[in-house]
Amino acid sequence: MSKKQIIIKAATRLFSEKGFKETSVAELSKVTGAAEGTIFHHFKTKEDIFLSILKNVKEGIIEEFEEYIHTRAFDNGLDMMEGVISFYLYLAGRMEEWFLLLHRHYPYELAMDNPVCREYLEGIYTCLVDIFEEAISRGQKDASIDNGVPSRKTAMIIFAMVNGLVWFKLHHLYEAGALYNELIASCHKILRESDECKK
Amino acid sequence: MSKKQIIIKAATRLFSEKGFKETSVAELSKVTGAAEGTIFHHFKTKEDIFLSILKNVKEGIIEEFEEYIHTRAFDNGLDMMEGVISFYLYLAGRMEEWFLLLHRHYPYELAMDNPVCREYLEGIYTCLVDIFEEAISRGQKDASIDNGVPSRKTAMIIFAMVNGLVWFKLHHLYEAGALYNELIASCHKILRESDECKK
DNA sequence: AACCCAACCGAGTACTCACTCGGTTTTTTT
DNA sequence: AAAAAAACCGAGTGAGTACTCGGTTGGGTT
Repeated sequence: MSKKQIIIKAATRLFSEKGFKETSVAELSKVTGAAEGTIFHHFKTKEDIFLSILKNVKEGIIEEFEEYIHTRAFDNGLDMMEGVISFYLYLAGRMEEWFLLLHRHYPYELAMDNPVCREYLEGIYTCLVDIFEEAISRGQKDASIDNGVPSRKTAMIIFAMVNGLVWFKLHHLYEAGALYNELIASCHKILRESDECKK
Repeated sequence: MSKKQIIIKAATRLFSEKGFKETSVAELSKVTGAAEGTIFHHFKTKEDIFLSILKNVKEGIIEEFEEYIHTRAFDNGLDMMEGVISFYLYLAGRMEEWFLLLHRHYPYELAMDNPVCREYLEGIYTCLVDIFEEAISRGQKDASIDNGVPSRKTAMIIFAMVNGLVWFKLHHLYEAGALYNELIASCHKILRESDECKK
């Protein structure tokens, strides 16, 4: 592994665990064994390190989801929604660093006056909500999901719900896993036909 | 207003808008007109300022909710749930500073080795989830909410959903207000009888 | 009028910060 | 093997950082 990759890897861990501002270049130098001069040889500024990491996070999340969706065969749209929610929770556990980074304030503050950062963040969230919406649309075609629900807005609501649970987990308030069954049940209720009994 | 209160007020704004670490005592001194010596006369450390603010936030949120609940007369438990959700969104807009503070990482990191901070945070979330749960319990007694849903866990799910939407709003990703109708509709679906048609 | 004490001041302190620069080592190219 | 380029080093810099300390002010009590 090249020194640049070592720096990226260590910075990913430190930025997500301690925060961007709370991590000094001196510490980064210490844990990587790279001199400060070396760090600034590979990256123009400390902010530049962060943007490299965010790029990795964006590409990593999108890649993971695309692989998951194209590998798994879903019975129908509702099944896909359940799978996608499960995978989001699973990924938030396996790649905790990525999600810790995304649940900090720094990226969103940087995004306010850095178009590259904003593009990465929007890329991540647009992709995720798109996937949730696609599951709903598929479900509406194959009749596993109520045609009455607005697909985009409902996708956002469900994403907010899942993401909110991940937030609780990352902040050590509740264990998201303990609510998994209720989460899936709630999701089913939101998406099912409201008047299916009339048939 | 005493100088101490001026400091608290300015620090609340700065800590929520810029962050704790990103706000220097020098800046706080500048915007309040108080000398740095004065700030450290009233507060032992910078962290001490933050704890004073968090105390205010906790007491403020709990007070606001208690007043709302005891003032409004709800038709039934489901109506109460709708009211509480609306009030949470309303308060997150009116007292944006409080919620920005609570949606940063700093409080939760401080809570890891500061029992006072942890107590404040737990106090806030316990109180809020308690209120959500109480609405569900009331609804299950007056038959406006399905008896089959587990009250505590469902309260957490709905709270995660609402809080997740507030998070999106605070991070300038989506406007929570635009999803208000879908939020209430989804909540109704989660709480209503799942087999009402069989009656 | 003498005293008191909390409120207030701001220059000073020891330290950390991101970043630079001149030079050395290692790798690649010719 | 010589030359060019890239990777790497670490002491140094100047601008912050939280916090201290010796001293001044001003309203209230005796």
